[in-house]
Amino acid sequence: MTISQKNARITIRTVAADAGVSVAAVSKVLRNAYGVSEDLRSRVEASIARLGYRPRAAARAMRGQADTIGVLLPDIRNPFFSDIMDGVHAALERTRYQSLVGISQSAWSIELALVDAMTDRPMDGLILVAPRMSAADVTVTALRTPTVLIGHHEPDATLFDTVNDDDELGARLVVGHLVAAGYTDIAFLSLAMEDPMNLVVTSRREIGYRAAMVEHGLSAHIDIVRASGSPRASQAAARRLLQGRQRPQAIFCWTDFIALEVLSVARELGLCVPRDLAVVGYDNTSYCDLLQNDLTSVDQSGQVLGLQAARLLIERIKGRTTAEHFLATPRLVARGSSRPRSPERETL
Amino acid sequence: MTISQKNARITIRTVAADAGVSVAAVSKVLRNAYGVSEDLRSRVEASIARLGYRPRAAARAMRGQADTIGVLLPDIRNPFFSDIMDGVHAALERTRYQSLVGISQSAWSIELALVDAMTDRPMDGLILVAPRMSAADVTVTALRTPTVLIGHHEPDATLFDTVNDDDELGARLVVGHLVAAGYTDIAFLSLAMEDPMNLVVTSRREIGYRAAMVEHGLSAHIDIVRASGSPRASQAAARRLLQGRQRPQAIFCWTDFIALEVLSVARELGLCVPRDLAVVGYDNTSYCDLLQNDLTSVDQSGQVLGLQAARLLIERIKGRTTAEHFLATPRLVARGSSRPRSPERETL
DNA sequence: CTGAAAGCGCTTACAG
DNA sequence: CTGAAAGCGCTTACAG
Repeated sequence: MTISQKNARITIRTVAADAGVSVAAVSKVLRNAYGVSEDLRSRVEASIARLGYRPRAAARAMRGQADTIGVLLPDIRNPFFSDIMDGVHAALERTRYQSLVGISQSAWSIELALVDAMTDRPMDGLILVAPRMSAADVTVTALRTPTVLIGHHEPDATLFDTVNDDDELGARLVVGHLVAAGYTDIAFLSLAMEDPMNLVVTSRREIGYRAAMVEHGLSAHIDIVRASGSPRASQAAARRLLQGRQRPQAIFCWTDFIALEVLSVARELGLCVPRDLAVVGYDNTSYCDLLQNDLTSVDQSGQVLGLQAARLLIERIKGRTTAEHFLATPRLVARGSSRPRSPERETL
Repeated sequence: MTISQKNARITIRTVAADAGVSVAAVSKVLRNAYGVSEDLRSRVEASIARLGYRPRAAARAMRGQADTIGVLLPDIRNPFFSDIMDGVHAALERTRYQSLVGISQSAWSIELALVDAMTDRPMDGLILVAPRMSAADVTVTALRTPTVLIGHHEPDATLFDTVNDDDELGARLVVGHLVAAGYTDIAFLSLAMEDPMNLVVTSRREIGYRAAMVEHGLSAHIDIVRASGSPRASQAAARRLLQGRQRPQAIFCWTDFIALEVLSVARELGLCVPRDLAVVGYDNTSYCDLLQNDLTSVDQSGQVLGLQAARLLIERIKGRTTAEHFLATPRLVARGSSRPRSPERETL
């Protein structure tokens, strides 16, 4: 950060005058364009340093380059999105791009307004994380600005890239793990989406859950409950599940964030985890490691997703027009919340 | 969101031609400036709607109005910052301003780069949350752009506004609460800051803690440990405290985020909370309510802080030049992690 | 290698 | 009430 006076705004003109060259020359030095002599370059660089000149992104944006990529996050309460941002930051570190984040608070209307606002800023490209908007709106956005979606399965999309975890496999891993640990009555606390499009999107995990249950001969135990993902809704759904006549032995939760609420409700009801109830989350966020949670989860490496998304986006900005669809392989991380059942002890 | 073709960019010119008026007229309608007839206005509005025209913020920014305020967040892992953003969003809801967030990941160098980048975008104003940068850098920033700081005590500042919680009082509340509950040996797990300036800033809570301990005749028990706030550092500090020869009865933690790590370490060491160790956090984030944490905390209402900051910033953008310094009153929220000691039971 | 000039999409005095 | 023109701070062909 360098000092500049408030009154006399320092522009490319000031620098040009100071260095005794043309405005165009300064611009070239700024952009490392060729066709500048060493002498001119060093003079200009000296002036820039002396004056503390900084190019205005807005003016550049008018000529096509905003040097900014926008990231749309549904909320920042869920720490999984921090992991994604870590990946984005890592990918952008040595580039000219800055990332600016818009937070939609999981509200469909805010999301639309935010995407429009970002498009209008403008941004060179957009990373939309788990968007709620319709396929049509995504299309409109992608037509205007290079776009990469995270957490939106649409492998046939041609207008934008997608970066996903193999959610079907993730759900299968969970069921397989729980079955191996001796649990058979496994419920799935899934996410209720506002938008019809996303029903298709999000059901990947439900598909995996169903398929795995069937394959393990547990189709009679299939039980999918959907809630909005807010703490209140998650708690209510957990209570319904746990106070019902047929309390499940295990609950597979849409996210860690929801699983933490389930753990809380279990404790409230006097249930001991995992003896009375096994709980599994999704995302393997840092909260899983805390021993008061000790939560088994599926690692879908938000960092890798964020990193890939940013890389793909830069490629798109640089001109790639064919779509890329990246699919990461999830990994189950077993912890105390799903320890194997010991039938002998159970009768004590 | 409205549809627009990729090829033919729709600008204010397109609209003017379509409506059969001048570019200036369209601009006036856009900005609700006076001096436009009803007839002209409705014609222009019809064209805007028909064409799906959206003004470019970058072009506007070049004339002074970016309609954007930047929020600098140190990290998004700590849910307290979500609360702040909720407040900012609430304040901005009915205004023309959009908020765009930069995440510094608590790194001093990233923070500087980000603030510069935001200033260059440019933004109409900046909200800096718990900045790590030096006083000099804050000054430079505030000279360039209207600025409000959250979590930076500097009541004499004239160039920018500040919004704070009364941190000294907050710490006093904690000590008072713990003493009333029967705890006397109370350690403070505080934050180690990189920058010398912030030592002054952050020590408010340490001042409050010290003063309250002295007032309660507990000066012999004063014990301040500082760690960087990362999960790893917090855990290490907690281990040192809890495995030392003189294990404290209670630990007051800089944030909930850190307190959660302390709870985890306590469990790892086989300590029962609050019987063997009381824990108190700060921020009263949503995690406190989870029964596996059941964490007593100080509510400094991030929402209120965010709301105030955004309001003050808008006033500044509109021309206020005198500084305002807002101080919120914290509130202690008692939960299970600091339940009163029962001396009789202790001997069992 | 270097620079004058046009233009990106708006807003803002200023005439009419 | 309405519009022509200058200008915000850059970049980009295009001459020289």
